[in-house]
Amino acid sequence: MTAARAILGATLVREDDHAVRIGRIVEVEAYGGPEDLGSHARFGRTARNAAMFGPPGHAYVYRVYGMHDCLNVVTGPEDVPGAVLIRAVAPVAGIEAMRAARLRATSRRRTARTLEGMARAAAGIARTRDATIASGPGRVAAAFGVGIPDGGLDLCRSDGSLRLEIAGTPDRQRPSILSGPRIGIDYAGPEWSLRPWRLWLADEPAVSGRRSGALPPADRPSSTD
DNA sequence: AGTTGGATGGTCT
DNA sequence: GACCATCCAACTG
Repeated sequence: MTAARAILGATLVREDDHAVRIGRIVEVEAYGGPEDLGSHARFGRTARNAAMFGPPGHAYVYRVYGMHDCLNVVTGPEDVPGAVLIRAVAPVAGIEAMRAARLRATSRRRTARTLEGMARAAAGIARTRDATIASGPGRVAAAFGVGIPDGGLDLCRSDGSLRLEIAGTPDRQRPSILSGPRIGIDYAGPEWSLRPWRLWLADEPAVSGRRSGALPPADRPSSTD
């Protein structure tokens, strides 16, 4: 949770030959080790989640529902699995590159392989407001061109194409943080699915999911870092 | 504003 | 063989 609070408000950058995409991370979820029944680490180390057991600050990228990739930042020390899922990003620069990347990702779906399907996909992306172009974990990865091959990348390298910049925002300038249950892990049972390990910044239109019933996160650091 | 169903494939028991 | 850390469009009210 400490790591999640540090990553919330941080800057995500994708820089390549064509463009620079910059966004502010406005929503995250914390995932723990084998004890956390909502975490991919609940089965121990597997081929998919190996990056979660790696060094902190590196990327863990997985695919859900067969089509959406999701970007996580590994948090624990080596061999201690933990990750923070980046659920939403507010665009700061490179919005057109984000739209183009969203469209690229969408057009890979089978429904978009007909002319009509493709046209619908393009219209949908075009209609999306700037603020919500990366609202949701699948959209974050799509907008920043993140895929499975990016898994294991060191996000803290200042010369990396994909990087995380946790610039020190003075505390008194930090906007208020709210928290609530993590999304989409009901299978883990109430003990784990109801823990308020989803954090977001107040008054950010890019935040996905429910905002009602939100509370400031507990001050006391919990067992999961 | 809220609900529903389809797309889609890797991962784990 | 069942289950997903999702998204989108097309419906209902």
